[in-house]
Amino acid sequence: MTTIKDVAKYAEVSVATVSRVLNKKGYVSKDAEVAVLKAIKDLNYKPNSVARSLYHKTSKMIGLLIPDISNPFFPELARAVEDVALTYGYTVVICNTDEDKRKEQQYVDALKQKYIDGLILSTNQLSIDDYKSLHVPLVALDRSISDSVPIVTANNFIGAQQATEYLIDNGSTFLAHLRGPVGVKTADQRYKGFKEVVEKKGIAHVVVESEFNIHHAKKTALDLFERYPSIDAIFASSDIMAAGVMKAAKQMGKEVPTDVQLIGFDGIPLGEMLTPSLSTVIQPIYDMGAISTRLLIKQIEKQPLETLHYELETELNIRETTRSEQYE
Amino acid sequence: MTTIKDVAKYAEVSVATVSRVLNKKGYVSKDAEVAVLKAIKDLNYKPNSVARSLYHKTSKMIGLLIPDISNPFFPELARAVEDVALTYGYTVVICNTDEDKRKEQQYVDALKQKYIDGLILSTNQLSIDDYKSLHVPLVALDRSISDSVPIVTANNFIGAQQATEYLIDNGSTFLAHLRGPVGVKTADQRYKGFKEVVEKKGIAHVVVESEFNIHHAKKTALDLFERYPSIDAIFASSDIMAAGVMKAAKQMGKEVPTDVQLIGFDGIPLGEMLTPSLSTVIQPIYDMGAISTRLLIKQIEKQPLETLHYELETELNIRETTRSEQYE
DNA sequence: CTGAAAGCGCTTACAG
DNA sequence: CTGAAAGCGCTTACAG
Repeated sequence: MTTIKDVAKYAEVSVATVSRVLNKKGYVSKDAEVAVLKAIKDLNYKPNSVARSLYHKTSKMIGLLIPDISNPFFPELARAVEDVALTYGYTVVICNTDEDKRKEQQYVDALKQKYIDGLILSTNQLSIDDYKSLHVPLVALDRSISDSVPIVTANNFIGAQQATEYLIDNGSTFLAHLRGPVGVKTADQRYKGFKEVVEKKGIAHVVVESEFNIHHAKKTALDLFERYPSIDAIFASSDIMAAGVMKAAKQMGKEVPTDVQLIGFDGIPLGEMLTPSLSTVIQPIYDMGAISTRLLIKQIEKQPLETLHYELETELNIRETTRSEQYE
Repeated sequence: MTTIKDVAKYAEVSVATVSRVLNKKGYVSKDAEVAVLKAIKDLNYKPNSVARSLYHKTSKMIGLLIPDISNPFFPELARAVEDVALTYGYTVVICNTDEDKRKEQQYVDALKQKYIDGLILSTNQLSIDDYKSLHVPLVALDRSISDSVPIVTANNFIGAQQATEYLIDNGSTFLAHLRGPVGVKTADQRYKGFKEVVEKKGIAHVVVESEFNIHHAKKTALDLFERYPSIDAIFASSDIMAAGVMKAAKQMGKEVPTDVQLIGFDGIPLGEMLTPSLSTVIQPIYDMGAISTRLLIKQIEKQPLETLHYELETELNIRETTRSEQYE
């Protein structure tokens, strides 16, 4: 590889001068600049980032800690992070933590040793102090870490309200909510949104808890249909759960949306692939990733943040698992 | 951050000695070793990887070049790469190239400057020389780059044969194949497998080309059903295409699998989420990623490779979009 | 067995 | 405006 020394020799100047034109810093005569630029071009010189890192104690790399990239919520998020990072000249290191404390610590240590410039956290098994020990900017994505860490989420509460209202406005009178695990913030918010609407409107309802996977959701829905055959609408806390509900409905001989209306949550590509395609509350996943990354880079570059909590709006996307009596 | 100097001072030895115990290299007296180990522990010292990188011209990082992580084929692959990398102490930098030459070049340059140790290529817009200019080991994943680069693929040809045979053995007499774009190696192989079986058995068939996305597949299938209403089985070149076929079938009032049997290809999680769940040819995606990574690390660590072409077996996974007359 | 020194490729005060 | 020198944190011949 050609180094700054080679360039200096070729341009007949010192390495300091080469460095100056490289960084557009300090005085350089026109002649010297031209010679250096020519040398850089002729030798196809690219400055070595590792050497730069060592001096500056930065790396132009950011870390993305997520539970598992193969969970369909995360690819689009990761994609957004990577896109924005690339725009600003950053590279992203991806870390699947499986919500495992030990793995997370291992990553945090490794990243620290590499002078990572910042961290996006979609997982939080460690304490805030562990993250802070990195002494780099942080952003929490769809998780709350601490009041001092900027956070980006969707408005789960309002999204759930919209879905619930839609089901009721379309004539359903006995709603069920498949909620996610208690204690998971997003699941709690969606539950609250559902609850508030059915209670305010005095609509019969039942809430059951499920894990965020298709098998458990199917089982839970099967049980639900068994116990309450007259349920005529289900609001599921995720699209994957909704896919499970569809399987259960089919098995019980219930037609969606004729017998039971169904709305999911997330807006992952899966929804569109299902038949009938899934009505759902879309979270702006890409935007959430993109905004998080911009927030992180702003901090890295010492720019002021306007606010510490970005709450993005969801959008109710009506596809084929709901009836559309409103428009008939 | 505490450095090797701090450790040396604390242990009352030179930095050279600390380095020796760190790397278990060269002679160190028992006394010195004990003192250093204690210092490391007391100070919670972690050697700085950037400084090491600069000296060794390696980084303990590998690059993963893929078209787009939000394409559902890649998350599991990326997950496997990351898992294996972590085991061997490597970190992975993820690069979405969108099959765009310029972006790929941008990444290759950035990775070179970071002393990346190796590259896994699931995309190949550049010429082999561009990749070789990195002077690091390479592995091609599901793409062929050059004869000199080890390659990992699934046996698309045999997988396609198995699917086709199954459809015929289950009583279908007029098969259609939704093939992927001509020129895409995997699509070509699947097509060849299909073709060989139908021709050998003298079965009526029709082949149409589609893109690897649901909308185009649906449109193509709709058109196909229109032109050939008696088609009673479809082999789709990907699971996503198969999801499109299911939508088309529904729209045309055809029941799957009663009227039309359907088999996809890939084995992505989507298949299981569909109702009825999709029969498909499973590629061992995780294994492909894991093996690629091991191959890469073997090369990085200068170990000999047994073979340059790993072709993994596919597995026919019969779920609900096929009939099972064989067992009746 | 151990330490002083040079070097990895860069950057930036400092002196001129 | 420019170059020599020190330093980022480590590793490894070299001399002792």
